[in-house]
Amino acid sequence: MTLAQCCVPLTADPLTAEEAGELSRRFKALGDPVRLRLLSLIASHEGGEACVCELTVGFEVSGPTISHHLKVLRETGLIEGDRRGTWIYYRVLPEALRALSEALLPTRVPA
Amino acid sequence: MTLAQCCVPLTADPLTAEEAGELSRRFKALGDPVRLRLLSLIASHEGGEACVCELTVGFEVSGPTISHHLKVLRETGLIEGDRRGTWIYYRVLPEALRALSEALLPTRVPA
DNA sequence: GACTTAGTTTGAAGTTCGTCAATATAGAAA
DNA sequence: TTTCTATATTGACGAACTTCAAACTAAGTC
Repeated sequence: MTLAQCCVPLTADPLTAEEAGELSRRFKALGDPVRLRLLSLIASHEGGEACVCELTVGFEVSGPTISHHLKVLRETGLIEGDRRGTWIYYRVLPEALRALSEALLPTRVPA
Repeated sequence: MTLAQCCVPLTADPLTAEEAGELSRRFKALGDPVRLRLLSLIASHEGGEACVCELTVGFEVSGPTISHHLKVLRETGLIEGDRRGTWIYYRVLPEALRALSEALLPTRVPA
């Protein structure tokens, strides 16, 4: 299911079971403190991308754990990564964040 | 930790461990399809509120499970409920949704 | 080739989560 | 006060999640 199909405003009409399934998958990916910090680190990093080696420092968890969380974020469509030589660089997919943000926006009450 | 303290934009600066902890607590609450549908049903219901009896119908899960999920949403500060006679009515706290929505917004890139 | 560094995958341990049946509580009505 | 309806709580169980150590892969260097 695409972003557009699942990320309808939450507050306008009741979500279908399918919409809720897709949307909750993405919120669940944001529902872990390590993943949220990783996402934030990547998004706020100069150039909009960060190498895994820059993400590993300053975290209390092991390398494999970082790797696991990056995979979750990747498979949820929130980030993407590509290898350049020895290093792998990750960046946020801004459209995904925007879609989630809009799903939460209150529908304007008619004046 | 208050909404204002935790719901800073994700993409501007790296979240602190504390900020990420609070923010992820709220996203985790949205990370279940049943909870997301409940939230959506309440938010989109006429009058902005819904009685539990209106939420129970049309769900494949048991009453206690609905009750459990409403409690999670309540304890996360996303909804509130009050009893009126026999029934308990829940409504969404719009400020909470707005804060989460803003946390996901991309920071504007300087032109 | 052998060695090193960056990152991922695998497998297992411990924990948290979602669910339900059974039980409990709160209020209305008889 | 007994009974009925609406909702919540408790306790249990299986599934899913987070984490790490160990093993693996991919690229660069000697």
